[in-house]
Parts: sequence; C-alpha cells; structure tokens
Amino acid sequence: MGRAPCCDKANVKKGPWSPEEDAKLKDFIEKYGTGGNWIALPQKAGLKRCGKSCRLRWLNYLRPNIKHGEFTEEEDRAICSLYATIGSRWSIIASQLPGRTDNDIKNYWNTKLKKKLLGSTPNLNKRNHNQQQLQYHQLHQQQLHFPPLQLPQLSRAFDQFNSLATSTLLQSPSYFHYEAKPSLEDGNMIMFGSEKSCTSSDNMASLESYLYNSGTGLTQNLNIVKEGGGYGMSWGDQAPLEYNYEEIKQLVNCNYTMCNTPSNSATPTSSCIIQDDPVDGLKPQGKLMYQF
DNA sequence: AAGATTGCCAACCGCGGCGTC
DNA sequence: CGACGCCGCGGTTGGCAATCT
Repeated sequence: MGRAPCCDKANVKKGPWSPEEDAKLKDFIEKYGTGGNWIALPQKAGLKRCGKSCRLRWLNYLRPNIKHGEFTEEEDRAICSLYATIGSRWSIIASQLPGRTDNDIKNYWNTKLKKKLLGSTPNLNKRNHNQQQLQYHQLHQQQLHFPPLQLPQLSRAFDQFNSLATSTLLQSPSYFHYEAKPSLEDGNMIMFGSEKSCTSSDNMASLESYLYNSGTGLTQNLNIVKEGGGYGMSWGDQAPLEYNYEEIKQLVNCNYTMCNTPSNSATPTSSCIIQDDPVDGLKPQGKLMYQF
C-alpha cells in the first residue's frame, strides 16, 4: 500500500498563485503564523490549496527579505565553492546566502551558472553551444595538456572528506591527501583516490567500515596494507572526464574554507586547497591538500 | 511570418527523516 | 518499537517568453 496523499487532490487548486491567494496566505501567516502545521493551514486561511503548496509559496516567494533578481559575482563564487564542497545540497547552500531560496539557487545553477563555468553563455542555440563547448575544451587541452575532470566524482569525494573530518573516527590530528591525476593508460579517464595512515588497528577497522557504508562510491579498489605498528589504506576509482583541471582548481580554491569550525572556537579546524603538483616536469596533477 | 527550439523559473511530486503516540 | 503523519529536500515538470531557422 502506498503513502496516503497529504491532501484531497480533487479539491485543491494547482498551478500559478493569484494575487488574491498570495494576499490571503501572507495576511494569515503574518497574523497567526504557520502554527507548526502546514497541512491544516490552507483550510484555516480559506485557501483551496495543498499545505505543501502553501509552504512552498511562502518560503520561495512571500516571506519577508526574499531577494529576487540577478545574482552577484560574490554569490556566484559562494555557490560554486559550496557546490564543489557539498554538491547539490541546495538548502545548505541557500542557508549561506541570505535572502536566496534553495529553489532559486537550484534554478540558477541548472540554467546559468553551470553553463557559465563551461565557458558558454546563456541563450545560445544548441549548435552554437556545442561548438563553443568543444572549442573551449580544445583550447584548454592545448594550453594545459591536461584532460578535463568530472565534477560529480569530486563532489562525492568532498562529501566523504567533510564527513570524515567531522566524524569521531579521527580524533587525533590527522592528515589526508586526495589526488586527481590523468590516467597514463587512457587519456580520457581520471584517476582519483586517497591515502590514509593509521596507528591503531581498531581505528582503521572502524574507518574501513565507515567508508564501505558511506555510499560515496569512493571505496572501489580499497587496499589495506600493514605498515610497521599500524595500517595504511588507499582507495580510489577512475571516471570519465568532463571538466578540466583549471576549472576544478578554480572551483575548489575560490573562497574555500571548511565549515566545521567547532562552536567553542573562532577558527576552522580544517581547510583544503588544490595545489599544482608537477609530475616529471610535464603534466600538473591536482592534489587536494586536506589538513585537520 | 510562423513554426520549432531553447531558456527560464515557479510549482509539483515523491521520498526520507524525524517526532509523536 | 513500529505505525503514522508532517516537514523539508532535491529532482522534475509545465508553461510562458525569447530566440532561432
């Protein structure tokens, strides 16, 4: 049996809100608040709308201090760096941008910012867009001799680093590094992986189990070796390429500071940055330095 | 000039999390 | 401790406007 519907779908209005409905909702909430119950609110406010629809309308449009219109360069940078760090968690990203809603940011990212990062402009037709994208990548590959990098894998990697940084598994000062480098065998693939040393076998077992259960997709090719009194571990995968090294470096390094500052401290306990790490004086490797 | 395509964004939908009973 | 109901999130859709062919 499926989930019961949240409202009587036959008796609720759908689609765009009229100014009258907006006024009713706004007046009601300003007078009485939401009462902590969106489902009951439309009936009390005299609206033939689903509670969820009311909530969305209020949060995305009617509530005070909502910012509409163009995003600033500063907001662009913040969205980029947060997306690179935590992925598509729009509500968290929105919480860092006063006046902006998660829906707004999601739409902005999907329709404009993503394309901006790819070096193309909005309102291009498909043929021009594809041509420009191709030229863009060709130019970058000629200049850098480095294939483009795929963003989703990086986002997952960052997710994993973030949760590890704040997990109780890593009590003592610890050091991680994350490497993104072109595969020597296949220029169209990127290798990504991490290494971790640990002096306690118990700790390592917990970490291993954590990684297996974290669902980040980064535990392929997990390799654990005994090193002296402790253990060393590395894991990684390879992925097809979409973005180039410079784009990713800019994304990550731009304004990036880890947000795991403890409540009793003014300074963050960790940070990350991608540094150039030339190999044999030829290709740069993206090395994400992660210290906490 | 008109039909087709693309961009944009408000709104919808389904699902997972969480609190309550 | 499981069922239930609500909330909030992120992905998707629909429809209008702009642009292209």
